Amino acid sequence: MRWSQLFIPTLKEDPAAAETASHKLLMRAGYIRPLGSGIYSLLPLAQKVRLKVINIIREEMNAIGGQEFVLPALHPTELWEESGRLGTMGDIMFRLKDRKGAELVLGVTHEEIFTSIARNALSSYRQVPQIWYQFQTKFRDELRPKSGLLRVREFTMKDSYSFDVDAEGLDKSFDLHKAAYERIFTRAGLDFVAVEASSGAMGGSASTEFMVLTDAGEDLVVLCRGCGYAANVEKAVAAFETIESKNAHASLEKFPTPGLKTVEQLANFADFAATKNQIKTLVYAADDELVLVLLRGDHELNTTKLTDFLGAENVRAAEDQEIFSAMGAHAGSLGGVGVKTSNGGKIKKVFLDNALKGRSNMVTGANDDDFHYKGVSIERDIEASAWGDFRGVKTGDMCIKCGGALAVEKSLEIGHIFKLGTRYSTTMNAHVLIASGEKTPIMMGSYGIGVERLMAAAVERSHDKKGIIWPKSLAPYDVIVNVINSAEEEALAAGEKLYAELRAAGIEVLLDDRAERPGFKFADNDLIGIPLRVNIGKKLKDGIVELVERATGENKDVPIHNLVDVFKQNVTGAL
RNA sequence: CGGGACGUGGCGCAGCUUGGUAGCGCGGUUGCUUUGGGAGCAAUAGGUCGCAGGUUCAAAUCCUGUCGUCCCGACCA
Repeated sequence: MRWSQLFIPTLKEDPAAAETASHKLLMRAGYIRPLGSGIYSLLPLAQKVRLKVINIIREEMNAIGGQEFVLPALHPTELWEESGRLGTMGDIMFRLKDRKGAELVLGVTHEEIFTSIARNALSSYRQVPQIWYQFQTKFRDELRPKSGLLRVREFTMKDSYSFDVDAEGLDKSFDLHKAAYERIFTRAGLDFVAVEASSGAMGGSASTEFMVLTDAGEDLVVLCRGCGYAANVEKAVAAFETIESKNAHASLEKFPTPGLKTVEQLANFADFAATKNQIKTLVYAADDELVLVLLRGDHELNTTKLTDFLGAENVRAAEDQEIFSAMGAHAGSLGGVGVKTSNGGKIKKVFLDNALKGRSNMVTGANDDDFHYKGVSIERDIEASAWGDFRGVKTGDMCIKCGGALAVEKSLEIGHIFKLGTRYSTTMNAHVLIASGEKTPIMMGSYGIGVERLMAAAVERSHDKKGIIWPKSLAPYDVIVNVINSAEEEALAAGEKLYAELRAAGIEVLLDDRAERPGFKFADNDLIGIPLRVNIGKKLKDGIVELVERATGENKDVPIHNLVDVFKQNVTGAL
């Protein structure tokens, strides 16, 4: 393609609305334009990158036996009622009515639709395993679209679904996907980590997220450099030091703490109330039922862990009036001592974090404003409904596997694979017959990659002050041939000739034939991020052109007649 | 949904406090010069100041409402 004819509306200045690097650069380099909040048009360069991503994914999906479908984005609401997800996903789904008044939704994902095909067409264990996938537009009414292509309301997802007769089959399909995803992201030139994750609204037993480490991400992952342990904070577990309580048999004693509301204030107030010796008491509403969550004073609750533990749909912090009416005191003086969950109390459950196990002589609120207890012995004084892991891991915590120091880092989710089990096959009645003649629900898995998000993640990870630096496998073109002074007929003719030769050799070339000044063209060339550039300039009279690598800025002189061979090695070889 | 900021030529912004002729840079067009890191000079086109209502002799500017966009949080495959 000739640049003079390609639509690449580059911008000299950063758009006011953009914050993250990928958003700014994709805008400036003429890849995307906004249409509304979380809605973007992909311009020709972006579409070329998108197709490269899609092709890599398609090849790897086909390699594990995936079969490509295209399912509708527009769904009858009934299917979502049937699976029970209209309730859990309801707010994020775009809903509409047709002219007859029938209710429709735009798909946020396609478990229901693939399952509806599977239940009609799969009837015997002999027909599985199956791996079905598609590239389809997903619509999500996100609470807050942000960061350009990173969180949008309409985007392309590769979603695939596996159908097996038993857990072993599912494990195999899951592992095939995991390996395929690793190949996909590696081929896409991305540094990524695979982490254990929460299954959330998808349901199911296990899931792995593929994360790119970047501050532009919204997730936190816990990493152990020692042993490679990696998990989303929503799932990560850390070891905790055992604390031997001094004076373990101290008796319960109420004492005044006027005006002391926080763990820190209390710790400063008295030596025996060090944060590690306090019990933090939180009141949460789980599907509108009040529960108490008790953690060590220096620990913090991870609400996803609590939600997953409870299997609840909606978990939120209780409001001030709810707290006072249930506990008889305000936040700051709350505690679990004496809280009864039986006989009609407003608190239905008391959950204790594992880090409190065996602790005694602790300090906690007395459920009487401006009073606390000391000498609290957990097992003796607090009625536990259940113990669990509720605390959020922090940098510096100990790895449960090797004891090494854990690091918590921001990251961006580019892929997520789930073992769904029979969550959908049971509710939607998708069964096969096994050898014995009995019906068994199909074991399903679901696997997703956000295509445009992957593009944006690549930019987040690979750019400099001058612009984008695409990995070779994603770049819209392999090389730019820049005719520095396109007014010189010889130079232009040499550029045209090289352009034709390179294309004939199967190399994707962008010929910068614009009648612009050199500096302007160099800046534009750098901005759009093509990995290699050939400058046809002053040395042409000696038969020499310059080959410049975008990432490093390194350049070397090459005889123009050798160039096609050099490219066959450098470019084709690297693809 | 809570908090904050912002809507003025294609892009980035000033003007608003103190009401009266709408301005700058980039970009566009034309001409001349220039040609290895976002050129110079000259000329020129382009704006219902988000929208609606109100106050006023007069509103980009003051008031009310509304829509939109971005950021933080809640939240979220």
